[in-house]
Amino acid sequence: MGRGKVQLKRIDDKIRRQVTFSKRRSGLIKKARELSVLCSVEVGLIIFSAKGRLYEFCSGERFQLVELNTLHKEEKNLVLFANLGKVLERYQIHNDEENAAPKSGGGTGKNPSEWNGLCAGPNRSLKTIQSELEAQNIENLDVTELTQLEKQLDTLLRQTRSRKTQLMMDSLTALIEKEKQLQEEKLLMEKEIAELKEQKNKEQAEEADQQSCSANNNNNSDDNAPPRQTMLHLF
Amino acid sequence: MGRGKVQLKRIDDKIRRQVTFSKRRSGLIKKARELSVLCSVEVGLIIFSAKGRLYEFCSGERFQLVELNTLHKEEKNLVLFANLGKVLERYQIHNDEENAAPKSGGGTGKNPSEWNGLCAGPNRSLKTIQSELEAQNIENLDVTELTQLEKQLDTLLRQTRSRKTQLMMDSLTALIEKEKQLQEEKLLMEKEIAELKEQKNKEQAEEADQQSCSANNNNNSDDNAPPRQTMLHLF
DNA sequence: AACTATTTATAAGA
DNA sequence: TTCTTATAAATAGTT
Repeated sequence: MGRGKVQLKRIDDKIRRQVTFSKRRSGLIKKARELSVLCSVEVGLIIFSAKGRLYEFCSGERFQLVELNTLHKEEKNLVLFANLGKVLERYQIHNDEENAAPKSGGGTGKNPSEWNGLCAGPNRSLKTIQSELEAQNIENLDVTELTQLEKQLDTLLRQTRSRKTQLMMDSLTALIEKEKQLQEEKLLMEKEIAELKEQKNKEQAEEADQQSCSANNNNNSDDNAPPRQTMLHLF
Repeated sequence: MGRGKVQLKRIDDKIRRQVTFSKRRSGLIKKARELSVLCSVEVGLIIFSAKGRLYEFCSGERFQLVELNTLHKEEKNLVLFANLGKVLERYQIHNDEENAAPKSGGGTGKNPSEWNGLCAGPNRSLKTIQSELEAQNIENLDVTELTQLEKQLDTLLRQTRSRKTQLMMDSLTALIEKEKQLQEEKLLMEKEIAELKEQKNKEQAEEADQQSCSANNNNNSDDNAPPRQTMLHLF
């Protein structure tokens, strides 16, 4: 859209590239906003310029920028994350649906009832409330109905939060487990290395013995991997 | 760009909204790709449809979707990361620059007092609310006061949640970093072991050569550490 | 899923 | 950078 047709390859001229970046960046952000507003969907857009400058658009609260105080350092890290809590939630839902209805009704029928059983709680509330919100405008509800809705929303909110915490805890647990495992593997490998080196030294010594009694100041044990201790104490 | 002008508000008609979503979504992704290619910049775009379906575009490797297999459970958690490690890096740079050249001399300086001021917020609200709750029974408040209290409580609740999420994210981030590091160390060690074994084999071969031509069926290469593959693909 | 009439985005030029 | 303008692209409404 411009005087000339566009080639889908890196613009070589630095100036032109810079200008195009500036224009298209704002265009992209504008379109992201439009999409999120027009269609009521969540959109997160992150752009890093060549020089590391950040540009972003985040609809709603599902994405956000936060400042993280790392536990093990004094400095603050500015960190971008797609509001992991919320994304986790959403992904969980996404995942459930994926699992429940695999690839265009492929299953010979793992009872949908099972699935319903598992997901009935949160899922139904979600749908109930969604349809409720879509169907009747809140404006049209009387106090009784509103009270009921409020209660439902409160319940759902609790469930959501609990689920979010659970998922994050899951991830943490998994990572901690994995770390332990890696640590163990590392230890084994260190032992193995030590053994190999010892063997090697011994053999060399024998060799030297056999051939002659020449001096053998072969100190290659200095690069023995010192079991590096990581600095994090998270828990 | 179409028959009619577009209003920047949610499209009410469900069908129209759906269609528009479909069209604009692909348009947005296309433009994201173009921007990243034409200008050689990193772009990450995430879209959740109303039904929780995910659409994304990620340039290069700075953003990605990863699957977390939790160790202690069978279920998978799909987790979205804006490739946290890399983003962290990048943000660190961003942050450094920010710190190096702070908002055109905005503050009076590094006064800790400013920082204190920032942190006073949560703390003070907490105390205010606590004393408020202790001193006067809720029963004795009128609607105006209750409204105020409600607002305060709401604020505090938000802060609390945000802080909680932040801390959990902190831990996750740190663990992910650490895991990466361990993984790297492991790789190095594997390489080292491989080298040592090779050396050893070579020497033994030479030795055998020198000593005689007797058969040497010394197959001790069966315990060649098979680079144990961990079952998690976190990255 | 295609088709167009329009609107919108933007490449090049100033 | 910003504005202007000719033109390419995207897309709203329609079929």
